[in-house]
Amino acid sequence: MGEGGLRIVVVDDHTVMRAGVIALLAAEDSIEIVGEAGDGRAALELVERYDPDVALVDLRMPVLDGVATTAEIVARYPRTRVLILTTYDTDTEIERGVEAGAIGYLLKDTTREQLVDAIHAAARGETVLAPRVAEKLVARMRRPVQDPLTERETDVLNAVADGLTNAEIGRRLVIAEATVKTHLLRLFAKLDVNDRTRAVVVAMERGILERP
Amino acid sequence: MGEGGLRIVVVDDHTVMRAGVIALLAAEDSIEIVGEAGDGRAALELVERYDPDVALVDLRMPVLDGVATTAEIVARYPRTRVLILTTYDTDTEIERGVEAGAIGYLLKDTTREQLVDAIHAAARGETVLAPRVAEKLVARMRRPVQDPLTERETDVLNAVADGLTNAEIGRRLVIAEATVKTHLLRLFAKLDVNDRTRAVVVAMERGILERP
DNA sequence: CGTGCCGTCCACCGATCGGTGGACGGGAAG
DNA sequence: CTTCCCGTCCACCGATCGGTGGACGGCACG
Repeated sequence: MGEGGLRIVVVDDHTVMRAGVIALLAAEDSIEIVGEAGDGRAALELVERYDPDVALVDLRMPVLDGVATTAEIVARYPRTRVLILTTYDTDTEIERGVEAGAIGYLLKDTTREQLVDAIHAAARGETVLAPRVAEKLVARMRRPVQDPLTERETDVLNAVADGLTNAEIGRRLVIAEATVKTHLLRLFAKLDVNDRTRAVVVAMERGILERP
Repeated sequence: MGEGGLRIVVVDDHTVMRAGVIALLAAEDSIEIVGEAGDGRAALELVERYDPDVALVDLRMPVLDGVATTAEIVARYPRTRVLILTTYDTDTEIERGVEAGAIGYLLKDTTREQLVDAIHAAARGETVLAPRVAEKLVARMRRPVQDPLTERETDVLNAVADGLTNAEIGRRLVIAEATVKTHLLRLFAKLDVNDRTRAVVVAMERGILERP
């Protein structure tokens, strides 16, 4: 196996998706699929066993999600390049994937040719981004840096999203109501809003809070 | 073509997904794929031309989304059964799909066997739901009926999500602040919450407000 | 060893919100 | 035609929130 061809593994929890990738790459002599997995843990075993050139991984997966899987692969098997292939093109997903160390980020509407090219580029160590993804990344760079919330501010914000009053939040976090208000005012400033409701909405848009 | 076998069309905007479905069904003699489309409009033309037994359609698509496409097919080509095959399993998506007249709702982690069985069942006119989907539908039925918000209440709620104060909402909708409060109190009751922030979060969960 | 940031706390005030109770016209449904 | 619901409006009150200004210990980084 592997005389000249690229060796890759496919990681996606959707049966149909894995079949799709495999079908698209079947005709491609230069690429050999050496394994497939339906979750992150299984993916790590595959990478351990086969030492592939490229791992194609989805973001949303059970057991171990794509971001964690990517981080693990990058840390433990640096020879294997991780190429994310997913449906999600929100700022947060992209940011997390790239931060975790993926060398590329593709969307599932990629054509066969683009997919093949991307895998080759990734194997050579080149960064490959879907146009829509590149656009978002640039837009994000251009925006003034948004300073992240502290852990405590996030706690307070979560409680706010649960509909608690400041006094109730104080009881939940075992701090004084005055402290709750301090955290709130600081996170309002960071999110550039001036009331709790907008804060929750903006935080969801930015992926700071779980999106319902 | 079509001597005994089921004739189906595949509608999905993701190249990889279409390839996956086709690959999974290729080995199946009883099913013949007579066409594929990447958006709703193209799908309608396919159905018009080939009069398939089953249309496998994704929900999120450009040009004409899955719900609209489903509704069109059901209304104009009642012989063709629509089977939704998608990644999304939120209450709202499911509800919309089923309301639009789909005979089944599958998730993309379906195995080959399940997919084949579902297509046959759909062609016979039987309803087929992925277990996770069925579960959600039942849970929804069991829940006390959630009475829908009136148009005005939705307007107010949208403004609240934008972070406006009651007075500002009044100006935007050209009504008195007192009226705004009336609408708010009524929608609080409907959503079973007691503050504006929670109302926004719950409304997003239920798909009443756009999810960020 | 200071400087800065984080998390904590406090007091105080005006603005806003949640909640009650009532009222009225209009349209749809019975 | 009457009843119900929607949308509109009003007054009033206590609770909550937004906002200011300050304070202090702890820890990290230079």
